[in-house]
Amino acid sequence: MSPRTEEQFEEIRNEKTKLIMNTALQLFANNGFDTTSISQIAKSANISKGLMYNYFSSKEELLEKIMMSGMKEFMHFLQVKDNENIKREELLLFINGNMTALKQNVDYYKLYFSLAFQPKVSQILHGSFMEIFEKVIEIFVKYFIQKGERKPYVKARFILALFDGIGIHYINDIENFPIDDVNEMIIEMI
Amino acid sequence: MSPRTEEQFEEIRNEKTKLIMNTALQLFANNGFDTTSISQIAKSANISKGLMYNYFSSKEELLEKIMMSGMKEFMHFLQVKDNENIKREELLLFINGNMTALKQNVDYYKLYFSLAFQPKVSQILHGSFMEIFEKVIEIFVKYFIQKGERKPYVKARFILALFDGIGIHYINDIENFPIDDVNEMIIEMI
Amino acid sequence: MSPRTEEQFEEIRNEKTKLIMNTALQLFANNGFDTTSISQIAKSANISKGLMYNYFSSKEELLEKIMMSGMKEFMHFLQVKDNENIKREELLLFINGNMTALKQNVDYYKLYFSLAFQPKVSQILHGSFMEIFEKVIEIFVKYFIQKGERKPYVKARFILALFDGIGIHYINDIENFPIDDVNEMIIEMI
Amino acid sequence: MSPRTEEQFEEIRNEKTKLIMNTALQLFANNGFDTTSISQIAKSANISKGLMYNYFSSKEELLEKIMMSGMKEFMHFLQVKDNENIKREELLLFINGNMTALKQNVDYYKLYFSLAFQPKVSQILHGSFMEIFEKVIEIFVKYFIQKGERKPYVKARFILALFDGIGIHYINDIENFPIDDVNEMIIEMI
DNA sequence: AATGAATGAGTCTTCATTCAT
DNA sequence: AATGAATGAAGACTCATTCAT
Repeated sequence: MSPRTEEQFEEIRNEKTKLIMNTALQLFANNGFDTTSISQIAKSANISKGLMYNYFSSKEELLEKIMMSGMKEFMHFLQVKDNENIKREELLLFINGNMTALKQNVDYYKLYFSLAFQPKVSQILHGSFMEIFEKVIEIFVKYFIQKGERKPYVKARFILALFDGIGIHYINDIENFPIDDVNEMIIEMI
Repeated sequence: MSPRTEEQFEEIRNEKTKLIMNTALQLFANNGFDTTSISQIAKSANISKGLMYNYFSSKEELLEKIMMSGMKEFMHFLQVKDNENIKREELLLFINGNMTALKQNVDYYKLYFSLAFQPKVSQILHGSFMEIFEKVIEIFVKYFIQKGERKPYVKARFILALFDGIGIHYINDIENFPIDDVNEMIIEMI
Repeated sequence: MSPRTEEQFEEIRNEKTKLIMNTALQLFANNGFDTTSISQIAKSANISKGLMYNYFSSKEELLEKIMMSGMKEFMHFLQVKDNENIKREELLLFINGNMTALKQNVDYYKLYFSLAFQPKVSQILHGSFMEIFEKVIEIFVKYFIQKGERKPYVKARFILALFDGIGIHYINDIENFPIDDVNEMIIEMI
Repeated sequence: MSPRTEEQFEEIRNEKTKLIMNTALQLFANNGFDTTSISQIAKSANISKGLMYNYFSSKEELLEKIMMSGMKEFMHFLQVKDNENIKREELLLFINGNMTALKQNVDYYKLYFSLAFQPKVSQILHGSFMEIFEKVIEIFVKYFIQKGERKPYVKARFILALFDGIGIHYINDIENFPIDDVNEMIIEMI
């Protein structure tokens, strides 16, 4: 019964933060951001409504934190050693990583896609989205230039659009969407 | 003195209905369904708050009507004469029609994509979406079978995912997205 | 196709007035005053909403007129020739008339009773109620004095309370309430 | 610093529940259910508009809870030990208890009577009303059978109608209605 | 005499957020 | 760190009433 050490407090905070974020992610993803109330999140996470505000200053901040955290993971797959000489394997790694992430974080992607089209909300995230997006585009463009593709920019945008299309269709029809076969098709295109 | 004729009333109703639907479409598309209030729609359309309810029984019905009306237009492009012998030109017409519609009804597509990921709301529309979706899939599958494609179902789903991906990317970046070039790429694939 | 005569207009007005009042009475009685809307009345009576306001200046006035009209009928039964020498038959006539009226105007009595306890509404009618009420009380008191009853005022109020009690119970359970038997019991008491 | 104990919370809840119910009862009774708004209740109870919904899920539930609570009290007076041999004193106790309750809970009875005739609203309560009503009828019928009364069912319904009649008249004219004398008259009849 | 489109105040209800403990 | 009672602004929706025709 000695007072908790600072590390313990820190740990509690970290765990509660994660708990709240995960609970909220699940609810946001499945019921929508606007239609999910703080009360629901609190009840679902077995904490009090007030406590959430100890960790996040607002519902919007909670959303932001969730999205940012998801993006960080996403960035992992995006490793290119030599920006001037992009290897095929690196791209494949990225694509496969992406697909795996999609399969393993369905909730996150649901949220991602639902927010991408709620303009008011997405303003918060627009900056971060764009940053990643441009980086990925750049890599693909360079790669297609290397490969001597006729319209590298068009092809890059084509591929990225395709990624999102696949994400959407997979998420809305997990049972039937032939994601692995489709994935192979993409690889053939590269 | 004498009351308006039935035709006069009907004209008023038709015009107001259109006015409300268009105003709402614009706001829903740009600000989201949940975040757009009836008050905003009313103000935007220069009518009183209550009037909407003379034309639509609820906010949800308004949404439904808007979506249905959009779908009707969409179905236009989907004309196949002989279900067993689908011609390339028919598919091209569908694809081009779609692209044209996308370019001309940006707001409608914004709304369409935003709803596809707000689970609660989309339940209303799920049935109608699915019906169209399955029809389109069927046509593409048959076409790819005719062409002797190795995995016709996979390819069909690939193409449809691609359509949506393109829709999303175009709508979020109208200025830069090379939609016509991308369109050509798709046509090559078919 | 000659223009209508004034009498014809008058007749139309009278018929529409009755139509509206009867329709409203039925709805008020069965669904309550507050929960019945002008729209419902208009639809039920097959007229336009606006027309009602040609005949009654407001929903409240409509109610008032309905109630007043009912009271007029009620007063019919209350005929005493010689105020100082009230005959038994006169009272019986009143009581029987009342019971008959109750049986034949269930809707009116439903409304009457429902309003008697909605204080805000009943303020309008309070004056008229009281007038009738006091007249009846006076008659019964005099009658019981004649009969040498020990507490004539008490007995009078007892009887009147009983009337209303019976009215209520009959109206709420028309099928089962033994109104004729109960009526006999009252007559025995007089 | 530390959160309130469970007991503290419970006490707050109990008191607020009572406060809201009492305030609402008063207003419902005097102004009618439909014509009393949540805003009025809140203002009258010195709480915020939203708070009511922390305690009751809707205006209707509030009404139900108020009525149920009143009925519980009512049932107290209805104690018969031996259902086959009902004693006169037991009935007298019931009648007197009832009269006392009437005198002491004028607002409750006002509400009771006003609801008995607002058909839409009363549907909620109809079940509970009927249950009690049938129980009371049964007891009186049995009692009158024991006493060898000629028409026990008729007499029972007569008495119950009388009760309500008295209730109504007392409540509408507390100052003048000779309730105690009338009470004696009933007792004589039994 | 008659229509029904239009208004806007008012209703019930929800919910992010605050705060005393 | 934690609770949940309390607030009040805002939302969807209703409806008596008005008014141009």
